[in-house]
Order: sequence, then structure tokens, then C-alpha cells
Amino acid sequence: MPRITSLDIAKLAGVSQATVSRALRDSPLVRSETRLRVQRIAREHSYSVDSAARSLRSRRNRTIAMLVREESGMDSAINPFFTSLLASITRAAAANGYDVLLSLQQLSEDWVADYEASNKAAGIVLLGYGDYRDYIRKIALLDGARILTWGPVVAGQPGHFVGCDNRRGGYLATRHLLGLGHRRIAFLGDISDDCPEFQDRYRGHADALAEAGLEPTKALHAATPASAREGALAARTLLRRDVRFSAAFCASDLIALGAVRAFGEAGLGVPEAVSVVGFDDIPAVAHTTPALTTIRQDTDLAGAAIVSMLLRLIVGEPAASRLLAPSLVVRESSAAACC
Amino acid sequence: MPRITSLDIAKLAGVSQATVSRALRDSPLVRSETRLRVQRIAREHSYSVDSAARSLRSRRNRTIAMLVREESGMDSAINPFFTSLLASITRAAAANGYDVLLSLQQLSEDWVADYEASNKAAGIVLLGYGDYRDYIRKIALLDGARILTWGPVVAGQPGHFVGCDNRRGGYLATRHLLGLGHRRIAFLGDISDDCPEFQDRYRGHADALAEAGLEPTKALHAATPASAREGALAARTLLRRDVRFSAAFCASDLIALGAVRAFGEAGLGVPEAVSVVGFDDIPAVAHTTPALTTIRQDTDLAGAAIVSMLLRLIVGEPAASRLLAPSLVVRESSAAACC
DNA sequence: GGCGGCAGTGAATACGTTTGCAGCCGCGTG
DNA sequence: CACGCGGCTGCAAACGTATTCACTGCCGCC
Repeated sequence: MPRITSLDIAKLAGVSQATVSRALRDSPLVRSETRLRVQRIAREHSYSVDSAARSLRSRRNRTIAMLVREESGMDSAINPFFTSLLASITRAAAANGYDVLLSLQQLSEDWVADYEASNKAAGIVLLGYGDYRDYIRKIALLDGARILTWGPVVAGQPGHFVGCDNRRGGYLATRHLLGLGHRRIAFLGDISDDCPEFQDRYRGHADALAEAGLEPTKALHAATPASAREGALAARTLLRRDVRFSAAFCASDLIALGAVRAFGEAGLGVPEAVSVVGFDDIPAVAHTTPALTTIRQDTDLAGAAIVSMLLRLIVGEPAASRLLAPSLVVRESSAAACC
Repeated sequence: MPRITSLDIAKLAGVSQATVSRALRDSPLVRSETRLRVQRIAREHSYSVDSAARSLRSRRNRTIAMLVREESGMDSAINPFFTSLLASITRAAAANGYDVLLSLQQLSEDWVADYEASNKAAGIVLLGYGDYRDYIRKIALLDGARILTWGPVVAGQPGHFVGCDNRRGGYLATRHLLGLGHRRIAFLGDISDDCPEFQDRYRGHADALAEAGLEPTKALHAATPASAREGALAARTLLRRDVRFSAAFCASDLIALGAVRAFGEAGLGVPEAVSVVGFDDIPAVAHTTPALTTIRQDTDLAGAAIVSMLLRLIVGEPAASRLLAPSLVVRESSAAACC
């Protein structure tokens, strides 16, 4: 059985195929009476425009591609955050009539070439490529590249970015602890160049301290990768140093979970003996014991910002990189300093 | 600047456009010398086949669509599981040369009509539609529909399904607790028709009890929706009943988290006073205190099964619904019965 | 020596749509 | 009355590729 085409609809409606095409796109060129009739007939025969033919002929394409770096988002334990972001991007795209293509392939010239040159997508969102800056520099600046990266936004950096204001987040976390009367606040997280996000969170931490007339203490900083196991290690390192502290700001929720566990094993209850603040607000930490105080990134806002910016890029309008403000969520793991 | 086409490559290589088309698809019709030359030239000019033109002309399409029900997966806290599944489907699809389209739109005849009729995808995976069975019946059985659902598999049900063997999972959980010497085992979870998954998990629970010569006790079952807050409520209900139990099998990890918290507040330590087993193995529960014993679904296996089955459907081969076996992950929340 | 077949290539067409252009009709205006 | 113009519609030409069919040499075989 041959596919039903706009020509069939045209015959049924007694008009030309061109009119069908116009009617289905709500063109003001066709009389509304005709338009409604055509649309009705199309619906009755559950006809819908062949998207391949459409994008071939019109040379445009209502699809955006989300490229997720394998190691970074989908499978790591931070994945709840990525999922929310994915979902909100998908929603925002759909609201604008765009489909979303998902890919986990390695970032490579080939990949980008493939998606750009083969016209699979009108624009590309790169997720989890925050620390590939030099590479992105190369591909994101190609003539009129419609590529957007979610990641840390650094001053003067090339390409188009949307990111979370990590510095602000770090500031909020530490200000919260200061407000509870804590003065000796540890920071758990790697602040090497490998983790620009964590660097910014640390800067915000320092900002808040400075505002209170304090300075970050080296002994109160324990470097650690993002995983929970390492969070526990970092906490133990800290305890072994035998330095006093009444609160810890952890650069991620997973680190915080590890820290809570390590503190507990050392007989330090959270929040009675130590207050803990995380970062990300992954869904599970609202339900752990104790429920975690943390910094939340608004994924809905982020998705909307990403999509609207990408759409501007697609139509060729200028678009400026943006930073989105996170917010503090107070739960049970932080309490007033006891003494 | 006009797009670079296969015709341009043809001119550069001194062959016809047809030969370029064949060469790029590794057709045995072209001499290997010619083929390699054409491929080299194409690569040098970073040409790749226009996918719209390709699928228009060939009337086929290397894309599959994942339709996720909004309420069920992406945004709920079970989302880590969905994310893994999404990721593994995407990987499996890519391994077969397929792109993946993601959509969160409402399930409606329109949606399916749109994707089927407009040829956006060669096949569709429905995620989170397990309890829409009567609706799926209508659309999934359309002539040659290439639609697959991830969800509970019920005997004699219409359409094509891949699902987790929830009954087996429930069996494994309870057998584990029995093996630790527990005899009075509570079940937390709603087993109404709204939750066929939970029903099956409960059946498996009962299977294991029966195997040990026991029967499920009504007083030991507390119905609860899937969320953690409700898990805590259910646990409190159970405690108020003043019925003895030394272990609880929770129909989901989130319920388990809530239960752990409620038990803790009632002075019942986990696992000293009560053992707890969850279901799903969302990433965070490996790091909570105590780390949760739970049932894991192998998402990689599931993704591969879904894709291979969908590909069979696409080429028109028969495909039978499948159940995938979950496995037990023992952590800290379960321990030998004390007395 | 003619003939069939095979390996390799090219010419030409069709896929289903969008869109520039031209045409038609009826009305108001000079 | 002729003319122009605006609202609506149809004609036909692309868009870039896959694929059918025909063609050319060339070899092997009777």
C-alpha cells in the first residue's frame, strides 16, 4: 500500500497539492474556508506531512541534538540532575515545535561534522563538556556554528555557554552556615583546574567568608573527586588532621553523602556535631537521614534558557552566554552552631 | 554558499553521482579502487549524506523514538533508573546505526499518528506506559505497528513488551531475608491494579514465603504509593499496628528510604532492629547510611533487548515479549535476625 | 568467430514536499 | 469601459539522494 500523500488529500479536497501544503501550514494565503476543509480531510485520513520531504525541500529542520558525554552525565550518580535538564530541554524544545535527538557518542570532529553536515539537526547542545574547553573552542566557533554548551562560564571564553552560577551557589551555602553561627567551615572538593565548577563554588565560599571578615583556612580544605566514596575519604582526612570545625560545605551532594557517613562513623552526628551542606539537590537527598541541606539548580529555567538561546543561534540572532542563579534549600543537615 | 552535495563529490572524483552514492554505502558494485578514492574525497571535503534526502528517497529511516510519559519517569525520583535505561537504549541504537528521538509528549493518537505517519521514526519505544494497557492495545496493534513498550508483562497481553521480572525480584528479596533468619517480614507498597509492577513484586514475596512454609500476613502489609514520604507514612502505620516484624521488603528504593527514616525515628535501628530491602537500585542508595540492600534491574541488558526487538519489528520479523531477570545487591540494611 | 555473461559505470527518474511565479476573478477607480 | 489591484489558487521547478535500467568493454566458451 502506497503512502498517503498531500496529493491524495488534494484530490479528496478538490484542490491542488500546493494548496494542501499551504493550508496545513496555516498560511494566510488560503481562504479560511478552504483551509479548514483541507485540515479536516487531512485529519480524517490521519495524514501528516512527511518530515523528510519537508526538510529536504525547505532546507530547514525542526530538530535539535543533545550530545551527552558518556562519562560525565548519564551514568554517573549526578545523573538525576542531567535527567532533569534533559527533560526540561526536551519540553522547551517541544514547546517550540522542535524534536530532540539524543546521542551519547564521543565528541569528535566526525560527530559534529556528521550532525551539522548531514542536516540531522538545526542546532546542537553539548552536555557534560565543561572541561573540554580547548576542544570546544575549535568546533564551536566554526562559521555560524549553532552549538551551545552547558557548563561553567568563564570570562572571555569562546563559543556560547549557559551555566549555573556556581560562585553564587558556594556563597549561598557558606553564608547560610555563617548565619547559623558557624565560624570554622570546612570545604570538601577538588579545586584543581580539572573542576572549574568546584573552583567557582570554592570562590563563592571564600566570598562569604570574606564578607564575615574571615579567611579560608588551608587546613579546612580537603580535595576530593566528585564521588561519594571519595567524599568519605576526604572527611576522614579532615578528621585525622585534628583540626576543629563545626560545619562542612561539600562541593556536591554525593560528596556530602560520603561525608555524612564518615562523620557518623567517627561519632560526629549530623547536624548536632557537624552541619553539612551539599550541592545539586539530587532527588534522593531529600529523603536521606538526615535530609540534606543543599544548593539547587533550577533545571526548568536552565532548559528554557538553553533552548531559547539555541533557537536564537539557529535563526542567526546574536546570543550572549548566561549564568543562572541557584538557590538554597534548607533541610535537616544544617543547624545552629552549638557553642 | 550552497550546500556541498554528492554531485560535487562526483565531479571532483570524476565519476557520476550514482557512483558516489554507491561508493559511500560500501556497495560491492563499485570497484574498490574507485570506492576508496570517492570516500577519501568525501572525507576531505567533510561531506556527509543529507539524511533528509536519504530517507525521502529510500523510504526508510534510521531513527527510533523514545516516548516517555511525563508523570512516570523523567521527573519522578525513580528517574535514575529511567535515565540508565534511556542511556542504554541510546547506546544500543547507536551501535546499530540508529539515531534516537526523545519525546515527553502526552501519549495520544495524534502523537503516534504524527510519528508513524510523518516518518520521523522507524519504530517507537513507549516508556512508563505500563498501566495504560487498554490504550496501548488500540495503538500497538495497528497493522504492523513498530511499537514496543517497556513495562510489566502480563500473560496474554496484546502488543510487544519488554519488562523486568518483578515477581522474580520480589522473590529474591524475600528469600534473602528468609535466609538471614527473618520470619516476620513486612511488605510496603501499593498492590492495587494501579501498580502492576508492585503486584508482581508482592507475588514474588509471597512465593518466597510459601517456599519457606509461611503465608503472607495481612497485618504485615502496608499499602503506599511509590514516594518516599509515603514510605515513611506506611512504616509508621505498621508500627502503630503494634505487630511484630524484623524485616521489611519495600516495593521501591524510595519507599525504603522513607521507611528507614521512620524506623529510625521510632528508635528502631536499621539493620540492628529491622532489616530493609528496596527495589530499583537507584544510584544514591549505595551511599546512604546505611547503604541499602536492594534489587537491581540490569538496564544495559534491558536497553539491548529493547533495541534488538524493535529492530526485528522494523524489518518485519516476529518478536516475542521478554522478561528480564533482576538481581539481588546486598549492602548494609539487611542483617541476620537477632532472635 | 559469434555469443552470453559479468563487472563496472552512467543516465535518468522518483521520493513528497515547499515556494516562486503566473493566472484568474471580481471589484473599485479613473 | 478599461484598467489595475488584491485575494486566492494552480503550475511547475527544485531539494539531494537511491535505484532501475541500459550501456560498455572484456573474457570465456562452444
